[in-house]
Amino acid sequence: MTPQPHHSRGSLSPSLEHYLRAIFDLQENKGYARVTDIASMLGVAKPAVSAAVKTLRSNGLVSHRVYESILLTEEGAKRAKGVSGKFSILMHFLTDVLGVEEEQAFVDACVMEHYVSGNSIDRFLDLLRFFEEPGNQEILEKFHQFRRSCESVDTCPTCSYHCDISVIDFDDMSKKIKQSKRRV
Amino acid sequence: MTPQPHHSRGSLSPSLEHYLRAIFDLQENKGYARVTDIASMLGVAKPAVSAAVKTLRSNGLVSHRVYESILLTEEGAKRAKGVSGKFSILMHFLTDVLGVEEEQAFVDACVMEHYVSGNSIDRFLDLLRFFEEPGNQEILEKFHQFRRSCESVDTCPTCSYHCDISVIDFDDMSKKIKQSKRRV
DNA sequence: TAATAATGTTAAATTTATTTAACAATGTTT
DNA sequence: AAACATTGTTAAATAAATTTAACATTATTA
Repeated sequence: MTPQPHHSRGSLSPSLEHYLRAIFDLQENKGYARVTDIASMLGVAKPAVSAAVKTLRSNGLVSHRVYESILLTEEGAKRAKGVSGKFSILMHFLTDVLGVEEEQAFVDACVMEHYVSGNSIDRFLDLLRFFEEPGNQEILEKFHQFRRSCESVDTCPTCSYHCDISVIDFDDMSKKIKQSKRRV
Repeated sequence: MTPQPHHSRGSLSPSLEHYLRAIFDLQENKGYARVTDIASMLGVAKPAVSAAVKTLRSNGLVSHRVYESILLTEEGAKRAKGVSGKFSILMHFLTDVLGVEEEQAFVDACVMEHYVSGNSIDRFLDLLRFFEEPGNQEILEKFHQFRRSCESVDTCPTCSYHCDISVIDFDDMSKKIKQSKRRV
């Protein structure tokens, strides 16, 4: 009889976070989330959902009696809302600001929402808002014109970014980070 | 005697891609990459490196005789350069444009480089260049002022983005994507 | 050159996330 | 209510990426 954590303040894996948000969105849009809905939404098999829900349940983020639909707890809803908000910010940024195709933006936002820090998301939001400021829309329009003009030039289908951007030294950076951790 | 693929055009896992780039950076900066260097750079145990190198080798991306240092093949170097370029673009974007702290930017760029599509990276690069255009630096400066003014307002340490950004419907989007796949 | 230190590998175990196959529970239809 | 369809679970297997412990190889040094 090992005591189980009934709610966790710890961080979720990207995968579990994604399940959590799917449940949130289904709950918002149809009022409830069933295993099959989640499975089809995320493109995974049902047992994967069962397993994920079990873990979320043991973390106190959903309540779920077997064979019934899944409900977010207060804590679960709070977290899901956070992820959902990140997604929206990223999606708007990618499509409205950068001009990324909607489908591509969706795929990218769906992974970034789990991997990009809250700090950076805040900055993305700042930039999004900056372009919404009165008078700044024309700057965005100017960028879109610029973008269309260089698009054909620098797009590398092989993802080989041999561009003129100054290279940042990964090795150096990782050392720097380590040192700063040591200081703490 | 199953025939092994001596080089693959397929895609690498984020983890393997990260090893590949670490090897590239070490090779660039010290001329060679040893297991211990890679392990300490990435903060993993040595057997993890051995295993990763073995896989990279079977994919024809590195050449490595046991107990000797690891060399990228031509194909390996090409791929590593691509990842490294993505990293630099992201790093510049996060620090120079968004104004994210260097350490945070490093962490974020290190995951984004593997997860964000080439399409979106191209758009990040466009925006980076837009701000470098003569006359546009002052726009960036204007943004930085704007950013500093709203920073304290919208930063949510709990990552709860209950902001005024219009919510994008994940459920709808995922259906749309599925339909478009069906069309193909 | 023998002992020691550093470096690298193998083996075994663990964790997470997934799949398929089989089964159980629930809902619907005739 | 019985048959069938849908939905959900459990069990077993797999794959990727990791760890620790033990061992092998190579390099250094006393």
